[in-house]
Amino acid sequence: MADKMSDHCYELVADCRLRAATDLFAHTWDPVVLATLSLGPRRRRELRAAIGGISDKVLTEALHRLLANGLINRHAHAEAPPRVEYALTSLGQSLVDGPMRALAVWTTEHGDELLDAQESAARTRSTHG
Amino acid sequence: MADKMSDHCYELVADCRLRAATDLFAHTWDPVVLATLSLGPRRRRELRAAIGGISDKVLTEALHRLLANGLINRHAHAEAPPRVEYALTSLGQSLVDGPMRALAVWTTEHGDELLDAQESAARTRSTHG
DNA sequence: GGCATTACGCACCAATCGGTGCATGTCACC
DNA sequence: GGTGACATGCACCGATTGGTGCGTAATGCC
Repeated sequence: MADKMSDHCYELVADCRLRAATDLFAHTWDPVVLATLSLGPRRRRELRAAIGGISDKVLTEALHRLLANGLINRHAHAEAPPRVEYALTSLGQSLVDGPMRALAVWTTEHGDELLDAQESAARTRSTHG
Repeated sequence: MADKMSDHCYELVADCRLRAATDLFAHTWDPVVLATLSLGPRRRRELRAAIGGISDKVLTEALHRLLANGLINRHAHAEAPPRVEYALTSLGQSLVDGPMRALAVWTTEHGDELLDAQESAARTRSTHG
């Protein structure tokens, strides 16, 4: 869908490449995987453990997407128990250092505000409902 | 600074607050609506026109989510043809000024890189598949 | 009263997303 | 040759997302 969009994108919203970027965050676990990898290269198993609560299949899909976007790379060692390490590429690193850090900072600064707003909105809704 | 980033991410992964933040970008149109509203208050109709290609229902849902998250506010005028204006709250403005701008900057700086990576990944896949 | 405009709700649908469970291939080790 | 750790693949499923179309309430205007 994003493919088809891209043609009209420029017409629709001035800054539509923004959408290409936000798509990188569109999947639940992708940012979490990236954040985890920002701590250093990790193996699949380590990722699962570090993240917790992510299913095996979904992790695989997330890794594939990140690979396809050139945000991470995959290094398979020819060892006894297969060993594969994932690490951020420079592109991935730049995404983490820039936008994700900004998001992290924003969250630490405005997280409470966000939660307050969400709660008060929920309260308003239940009061009026 | 890198340490600070690591700390943030580590905490956020652990706390999942990062997900609370990325969820704000999880829906296709929410960031687009936000970006459009960053240009100034807009009415529903204007939003639809400015964005283009968004369905009526989905716009409504996006607005509801943004309202529920306290990122925008709604001002209904008691006029002849109903008139409702949506505008960014200070929280929404801070999100736009911070993370979204960072994302826009990243996109302008690394957009080509991202596209290259995507294309070469697609090529690799089709070559090997 | 009937019409047009505007905001918005609702029912129905296809596609997608994330989750669970099971199967496969590799290679050290027994 | 069988077993176990590890990285993946695949089939199946329920919930969610976005899209389409239609209905409705409010109100100025003819």
